Amino acid sequence: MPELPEVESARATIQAAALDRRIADVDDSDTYECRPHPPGEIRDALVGRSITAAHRQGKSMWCDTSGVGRSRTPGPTLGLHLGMSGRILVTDADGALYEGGDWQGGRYGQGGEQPDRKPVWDRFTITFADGGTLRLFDKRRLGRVRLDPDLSKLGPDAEEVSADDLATRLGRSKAPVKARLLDQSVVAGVGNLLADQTLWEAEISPQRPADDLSPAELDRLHDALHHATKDAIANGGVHTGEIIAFRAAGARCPRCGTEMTRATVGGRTTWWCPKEQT
DNA sequence: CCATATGTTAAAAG
DNA sequence: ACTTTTAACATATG
Repeated sequence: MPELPEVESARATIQAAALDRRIADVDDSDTYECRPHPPGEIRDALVGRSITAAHRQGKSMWCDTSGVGRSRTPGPTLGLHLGMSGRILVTDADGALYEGGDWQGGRYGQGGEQPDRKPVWDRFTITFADGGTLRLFDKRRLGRVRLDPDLSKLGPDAEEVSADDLATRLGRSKAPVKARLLDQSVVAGVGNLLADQTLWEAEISPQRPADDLSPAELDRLHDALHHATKDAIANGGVHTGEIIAFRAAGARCPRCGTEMTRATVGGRTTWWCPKEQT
């Protein structure tokens, strides 16, 4: 479920529950999620250190790490990407579970696994000296873990981009505006659902050429992007967006009652109101 | 078996 | 050469 709001929630979880705990071991044996690092490389780089901060830009997260022992020389940054289905789970020394920035209660890894939390879906695990863990739980296995990730291609974060900057960046291409919103080098953090929600709020068709939008439309788009993002973070994820439940065959626009249209735009399944979004 | 899935990216196409 | 689109990736689920 991860778009910007979910990733921000995961980042907050790490910041709240995983900082300043000495790393005793790392399971980086999933060579697909950890590529191109060979097994053991990430472990060797992290053991003895601790996470000192958790950052995010768009859907990319990275953690700063401490020096080993008394050394003040910081370690590598640990890049984490949730891919299509990743979640960050952090446990206490007692096994108490933190996720999504909130206390979840319950236990993990003591014989009480939920059927939707099979340990085989733990693709990367840090074990702290206190016995707790930080895990990347990822059913579909498209997440990524890497040392010192290259973030230079990322555009400005969707939560922070200014109206002027967004307009300039979108307008550099005649591609459909939705394709531009999904392009992480244009603006970072927008995924398929957040794009549909934003365009519906702004009443702009996803198929409109990006360089054809009027100043008024670009302004609406910027407002909608910030509002949709902020709302999703506050409400617990992009799936809480008003239009998301109406991305379905036969559903009608909750504002005007017109039947929703479906097509592939920007390579992804797209739903919009053909009457209001022009 | 088929289609679909909230992401990224290499390869192909234009 | 640069931009845009498609396919592939690994896996689960209906």
